[in-house]
Amino acid sequence: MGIYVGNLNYDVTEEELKAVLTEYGTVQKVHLPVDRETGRKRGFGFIDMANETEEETVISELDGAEWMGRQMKVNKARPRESRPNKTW
DNA sequence: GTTGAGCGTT
Repeated sequence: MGIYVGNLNYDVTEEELKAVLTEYGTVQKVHLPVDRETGRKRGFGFIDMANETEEETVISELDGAEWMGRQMKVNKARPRESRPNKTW
């Protein structure tokens, strides 16, 4: 299980996000997905910490916190299964 | 501006 971070500034990069997260634990992975069809930023990201305890620390410390002019939403990430349905 | 990919029949 990773962490979901929403309401990010669209200019934020993975490195900037990782730098902040590192202050609260060991960041293993940072992912800022872009729209698969348009290639544009989506304004949210996913993070993998070393363990669940660190994830909870990040959530409690950064959820609702203002960063880069935006109030981040930090939560446990959902399983990576659902996606916008396309009519194949 | 709020839940990642790719597969390409899952």
